[in-house]
Amino acid sequence: MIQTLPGFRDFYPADCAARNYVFARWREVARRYGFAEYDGPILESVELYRKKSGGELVGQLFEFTDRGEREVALRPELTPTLARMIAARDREFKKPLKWFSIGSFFRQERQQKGRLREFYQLNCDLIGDGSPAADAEMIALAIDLMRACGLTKDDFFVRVNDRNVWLQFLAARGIAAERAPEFLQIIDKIERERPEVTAAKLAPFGIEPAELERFMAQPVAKLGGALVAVEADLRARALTDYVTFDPRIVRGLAYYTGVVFEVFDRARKSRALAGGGRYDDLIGLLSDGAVKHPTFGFAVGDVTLLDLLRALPHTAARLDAATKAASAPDVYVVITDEAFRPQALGLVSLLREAGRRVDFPLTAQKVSRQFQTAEALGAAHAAVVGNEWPQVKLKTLVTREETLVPAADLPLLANVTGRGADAAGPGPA
RNA sequence: GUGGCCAUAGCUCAAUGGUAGAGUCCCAGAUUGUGAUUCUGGUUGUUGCGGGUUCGAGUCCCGUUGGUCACCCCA
Repeated sequence: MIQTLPGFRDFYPADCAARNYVFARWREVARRYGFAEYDGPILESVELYRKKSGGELVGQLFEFTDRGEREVALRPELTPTLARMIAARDREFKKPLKWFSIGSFFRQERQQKGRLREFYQLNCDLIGDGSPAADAEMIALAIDLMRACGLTKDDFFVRVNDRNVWLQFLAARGIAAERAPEFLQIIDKIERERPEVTAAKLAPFGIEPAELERFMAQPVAKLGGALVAVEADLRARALTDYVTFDPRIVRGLAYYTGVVFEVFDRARKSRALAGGGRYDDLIGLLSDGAVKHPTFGFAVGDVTLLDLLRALPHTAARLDAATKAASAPDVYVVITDEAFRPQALGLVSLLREAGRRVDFPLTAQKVSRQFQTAEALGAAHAAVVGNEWPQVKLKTLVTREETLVPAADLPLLANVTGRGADAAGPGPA
């Protein structure tokens, strides 16, 4: 049997339902924040990704030459596509723009916990506003995305920093701005690296580890940058329980220019659940200077998030319920006597026309088996069609209550649905 | 890209180098108009794939594919 390619997944119905549950929460919250959905092509010219820093990213592309001799690649991220779209039709859109997208992305690297070769991401970008208010709006959005999946402040938290904090730190010590990227790499790795290695890397900068520790231990007011304003904003939204200001968060990439953040699970069992930050120069860079907009963007991945939702009992229960409800019929039509199959089919059609989810046995089956099937499918009701026709026995499977109703009335009964408010899914925690 | 561990029925797992098994699931019946439990019977495998050692390999060796975890990297 041919297996799936490494790092790629089959989505069986239960997996698809779980994925759709997360996507539905993402869409719902993004729209609540006034974001509009967009998308781009999955296949792009390799050139689009070479423009941006290159290096590791280009090395991990799924790339090939198409029949038109074009060098193409499956998209590893969305930002370059977004930048092109903005640059191409910039004047059409009133700023600031709030755009989001949900789609799959591809990176050819060894898979490990929380990281596959094909994965889904929600990308949210706020384009054309460089204020701390925009930073805070995006962080608040990230928090609400997590909360909508049932996660609480005991399950996750957001670590926030402003890269400018470090630029000021370096400037105050007379260190040239050109050396900032190298320095930020050291900070980025500080949690994973042995202290003596970090100390050795800091030596060329003339910075003692103790000095660094003292600096990072300062309160937000002393750290400076946009952090004070961001904190005040989040406080007004009553979100500070979710946020930790932490200078160690700088994000690996070179293009971030201001506030950055990462979302982690409290137990710290997994890699970041989401991450992003301000990149005020990138759209200009990618559009060859044609368009310049201060922008704040972040992404949430499906792999790590679903791992966490499945690992925590209270979110796993929600996910499970949503997964079951996704395909559960409102009514399972039980046919006790094949002589009434035509009537049963008529009833099935009427119920479906009324918008109900309806299933029934395609071939003759024992009644006990039909009820088992109804149960297994998670049906809310069974409608028993037999010699009481033109009446049917409507049974609520959970309570086992039965009532005799005229078949013609069945599609009109508003309560013949097991889903209730499911269409919108569970609300925020 | 580097390294560790793993791969046996649909699923979870057994099997001193010596006849491939159990539980579960599924199917049928006990029960010809009602879901649970119980009981009875039944289906299910090129032991991931390819070589090698051996009288004999699920088991030992080599390779390979996939899974998993860590490193690298993290858009």
